Amino acid sequence: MKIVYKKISDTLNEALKKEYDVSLEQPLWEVPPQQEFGDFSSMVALKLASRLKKDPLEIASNIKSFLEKSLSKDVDKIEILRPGFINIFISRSSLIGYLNAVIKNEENFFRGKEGKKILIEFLSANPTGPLSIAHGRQAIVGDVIANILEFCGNKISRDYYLNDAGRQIDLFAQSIINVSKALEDNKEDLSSVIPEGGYKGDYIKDIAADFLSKASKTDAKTFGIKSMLANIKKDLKSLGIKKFDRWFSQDKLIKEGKIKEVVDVLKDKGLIYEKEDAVWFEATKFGDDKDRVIKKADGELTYFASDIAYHRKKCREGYDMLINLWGPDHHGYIKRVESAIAALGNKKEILKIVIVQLVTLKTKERMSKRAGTAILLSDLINDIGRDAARFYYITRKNSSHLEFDIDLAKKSSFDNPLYYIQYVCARIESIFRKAKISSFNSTFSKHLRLPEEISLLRTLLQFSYCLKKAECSLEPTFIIEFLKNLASSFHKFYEKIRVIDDDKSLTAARLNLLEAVRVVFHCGLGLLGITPAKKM
RNA sequence: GCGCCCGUAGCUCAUCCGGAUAGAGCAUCUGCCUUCUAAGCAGAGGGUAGCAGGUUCGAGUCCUGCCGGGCGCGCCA
Repeated sequence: MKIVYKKISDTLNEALKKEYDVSLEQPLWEVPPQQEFGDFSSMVALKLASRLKKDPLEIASNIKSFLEKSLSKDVDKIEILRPGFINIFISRSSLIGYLNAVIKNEENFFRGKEGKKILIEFLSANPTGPLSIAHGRQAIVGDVIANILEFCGNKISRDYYLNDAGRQIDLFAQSIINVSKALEDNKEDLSSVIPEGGYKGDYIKDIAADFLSKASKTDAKTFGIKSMLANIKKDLKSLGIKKFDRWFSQDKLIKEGKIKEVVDVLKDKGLIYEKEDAVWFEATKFGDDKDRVIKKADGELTYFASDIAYHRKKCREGYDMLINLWGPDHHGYIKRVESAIAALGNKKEILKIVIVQLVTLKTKERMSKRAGTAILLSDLINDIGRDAARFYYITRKNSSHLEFDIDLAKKSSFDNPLYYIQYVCARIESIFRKAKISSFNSTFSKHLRLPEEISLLRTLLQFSYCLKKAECSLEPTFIIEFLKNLASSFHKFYEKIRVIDDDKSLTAARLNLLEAVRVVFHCGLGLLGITPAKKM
């Protein structure tokens, strides 16, 4: 059975093609704000009206008659409202057909078949310190976006770009060396030995002590990175992040000569020049604001140079889309990378950069990794737990600031909307236990007819639209918005209607409905990486 | 100075690449547990969407200017 949104939008597209020989980019329809406007509402007539300079009502009625013919089995009525809305009401029998399909196929009912090959690079925190709560947002948003795209039928690879070369790493290594020497000499004041701009957190002392005890097997740099990575991986595990498919080493990229290679490619294209003893890339030719240095006057390559090589490699691996998650401090860097991609002969559009906005604490204290004052991600997880942390991180859109009130999250987790959602799962499981249900029989679904029942059914089927929206916008928070909405619909149903009734077939019908609700919650929470509650 | 993000109820935020009466939660107030979990439901109060213009059938949403807040602007990574 075709997913609901797919059928509607295909038919709409067909109508437009036949009647007006146009195809509009999405969205062709939306879920209206209120159910009295139907299940789907299309504004194509309004949009076409200004383009074709025709009366929107006339266009609407043309499309309406086409839809009525093509969707006659699925639709109760199609209504045209004021300026030119076309409102589509799915028939009860069709809704029940979808319900039975959900029970039969479970979450596969909602699974997509997009079939794109997508690389998503996210988090990529420098291995010079433990993860902070700001990193947590990058990690969770990236993880959930990957889950959603995967569920929509795409092939996803997850990259972690490892900055294991350059000045920051050298400073990190030097900090370890100096502290370990000081430890050996039994110096009291360790912070005085840290080099200018070096790393000061307590973890440096731990690594240094560890380094001393296993001395001389390897150098401080390798040892430090290895220790930090183990630490990062531990945090990721406790956050429930699936493994990255690749840890892409910048150092290896340099040592394999990939940077020299890409510079030569750009040189052949005549996009490289020398000025003031440095080597420059003509980024301005591809839309950047200034040309950019790729080799400094001291002969060292810049970070950007490695990044060009990294993106070249990604482009050559045959992906349909490259997604990068960056912090807001990188927004100025977007044009730079885009220009490099274009210069290498790729389409700029292949790269989608998602800027994940700041995480700020309610306290005014500034977070800084180098000073060691950042609130650690591991502390947060210990305080509020994995599920609450994951949920909190995606309650805002990517582009919105997230204000993290740790005290509130700690003490009043009962106020968290997560529990409103989890409560649905717990209530359903409780009813299933009481009803001693072992299987579902779809022949009973036809007994559903009360407004609360049908309303709940309508809402849960909109999950397919929610998934589409989250996929197109790369905004995981839409899943939460939807689940909150569905939870509200469920709780209303629960208050009004007793599932376990004297009428056996009515009970069976309502259990079917609950099973579909359960499938949607398990699917949605699964994408968010949150475990549904059995009891509360 | 230039660039990006933000300004919506007392607080935290929604409002879907311009749509229908701007909605939730928290807080305040009023009802609802002998029946599947009251971490819930029903209801009330609370709004000049920072300000001023513009674009059109229609603007919280797009454009311009101003005010206020945050962040970024290296031959750092």
